[in-house]
Amino acid sequence: MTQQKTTKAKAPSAQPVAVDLTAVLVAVADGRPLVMTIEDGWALPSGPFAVEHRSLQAGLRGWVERQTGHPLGYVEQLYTFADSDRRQGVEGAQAISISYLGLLQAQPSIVPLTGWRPWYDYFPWEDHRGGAPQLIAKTIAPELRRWAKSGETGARWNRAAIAFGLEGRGWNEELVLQRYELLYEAQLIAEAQQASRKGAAELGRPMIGDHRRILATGIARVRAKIKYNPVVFELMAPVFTMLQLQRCVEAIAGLDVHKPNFRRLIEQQQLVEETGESVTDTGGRPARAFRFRAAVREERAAAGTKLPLARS
Amino acid sequence: MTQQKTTKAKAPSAQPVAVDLTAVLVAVADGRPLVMTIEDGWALPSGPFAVEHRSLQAGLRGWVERQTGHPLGYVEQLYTFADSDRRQGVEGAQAISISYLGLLQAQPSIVPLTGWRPWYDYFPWEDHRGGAPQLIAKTIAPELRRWAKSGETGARWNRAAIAFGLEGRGWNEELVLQRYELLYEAQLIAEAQQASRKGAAELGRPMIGDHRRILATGIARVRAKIKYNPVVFELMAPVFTMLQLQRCVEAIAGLDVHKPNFRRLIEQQQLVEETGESVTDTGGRPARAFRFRAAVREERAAAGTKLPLARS
DNA sequence: TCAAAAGTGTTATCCTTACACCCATGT
DNA sequence: ACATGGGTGTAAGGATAACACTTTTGA
Repeated sequence: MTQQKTTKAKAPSAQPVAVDLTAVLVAVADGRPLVMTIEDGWALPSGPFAVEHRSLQAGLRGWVERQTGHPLGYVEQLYTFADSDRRQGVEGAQAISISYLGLLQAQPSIVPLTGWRPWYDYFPWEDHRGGAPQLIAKTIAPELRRWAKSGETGARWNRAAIAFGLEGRGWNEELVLQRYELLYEAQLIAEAQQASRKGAAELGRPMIGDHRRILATGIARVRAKIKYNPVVFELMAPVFTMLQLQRCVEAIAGLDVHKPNFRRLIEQQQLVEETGESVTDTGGRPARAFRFRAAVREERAAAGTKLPLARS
Repeated sequence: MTQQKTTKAKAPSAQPVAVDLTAVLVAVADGRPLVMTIEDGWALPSGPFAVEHRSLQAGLRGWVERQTGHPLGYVEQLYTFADSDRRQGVEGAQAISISYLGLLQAQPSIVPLTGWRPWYDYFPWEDHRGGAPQLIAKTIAPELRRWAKSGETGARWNRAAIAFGLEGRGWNEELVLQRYELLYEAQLIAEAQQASRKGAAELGRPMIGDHRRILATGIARVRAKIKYNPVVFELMAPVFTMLQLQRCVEAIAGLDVHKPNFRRLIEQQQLVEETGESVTDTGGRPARAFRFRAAVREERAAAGTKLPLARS
């Protein structure tokens, strides 16, 4: 960067660089969060940023809808990674990658299609429904402890304990990226290992380049958003039961939710309205059907303040 | 974007594009939020993305510290704008701009220096300390009403009312970008007007290109962050009084805060500790001096869940 | 009849908000 | 004395979390 004080024209950008777009497309089918992949699960869909894209978002949206046949409900930019941020290729060529998060509504046809894969295949330690996975206590914690002992012990172990909720600290489902980074730093993850170093390859399915890191960023973002923003509904069919909604939230958060309180939370916020019908094939008592109250999408802007304001 | 199923090598990115970095640098000096500008206040500091930057963040950090002589406390990526997202130049050349937010500690030397300017010069409608600015009722609301009447009246007026807290809706200080976009869409802002169209140029100082839009993004981000993340401290001198801290938060949020409750909020969260000294030149009773509890920076990861979890 | 899921009620607890009030210093 | 800012107490209200319990279906 150079400071420019006298001329108003911008200094010309030095070397042109290669730019591509990478998408984290998420859908939930009967309680399983899925992510769209290509290359037989080895990569996220991506491609060069081309002139014909009138805007990044529009380009992505069109592309996804052509490829999958499903409407893309919600799109937001995730992050822009530069080569050395990505810790890979030092092959001289500059490259940056702009990543997007997209949410799709559940459709019966979505599952068998091309590349939809459960995201917990890539992050098995992230699914805490039914309790923390044994993987953490059996493999991750010991490996991280060993790594911590090999340098700056205190700081390293402290980070590990916070990220993975060790030593009685609670599990924080939003720290997806921090956990991945930590495992990467400790060389416990395939992507971090030169050629085929020893063990620990059981820590999730790897992806090419930094795609798993991008996926981690996406998961973290959805998990955060779902709590203060009614984005869940972008993942639901137009009509649903409370339990279906709950299962969807649980799938995303990787946590079990308390049923009675969940219902009240949703109803009290007036996020849904009854359709009047009921659904009988639930395995128990028939459930009332709900739909999302469209008005909410705008109103919700009026959300939380969290500061102790003066007067009124 | 093209789908690639058979080869594992990435398709080469088509046309290389020009990439540059733009920074929103923020500091607060005695109750005034400042932003670093160049070109006599017409632009945010920016420059080409160059090879020598080992990473985007590191590059930015080094550059800022050389230019300003102050340490850059906190850096985060804001957004990546593409040309047509930016609604400007259709001159054939692709260009994208990666923007960053940086927070600097208040220093006595910071104000007179090169390009620090009050950010409310650019967004006069955003400062609600001491009540909503008259500008909104006198100019903005009428103009927006006129604009709404010229097409899709209901939807337009609804958006306007939400964004600016009209018709008894509360003011939401986080909607900085939405408000700017709205004024832009309604052509009430200099940047949106071809050549010199008629009136309404009083709506804040303009900037070149989409820099004011980037600044709006930055302000929105700080305002959101300040409420669930102890970033305020990145803006404070190492030792401060409670009122100074409060004034800083008020400056950023553009809102008045309730003093007794603010103190309790801070203390109860154990964000600060007493230094033991007291400050006498406050104009009233001497105030106790505080410093930020460093440990918090890590612990804070343990933040909010907001979902009704099952068991424990 | 029992399992599975749908729902309702109620309480303890915590956090937020608002109001009222006293303390210490300089002019 | 009084203005200015520093600082404490407390009670009402709402949101959350935890527990116990009833209802309705299908196998």
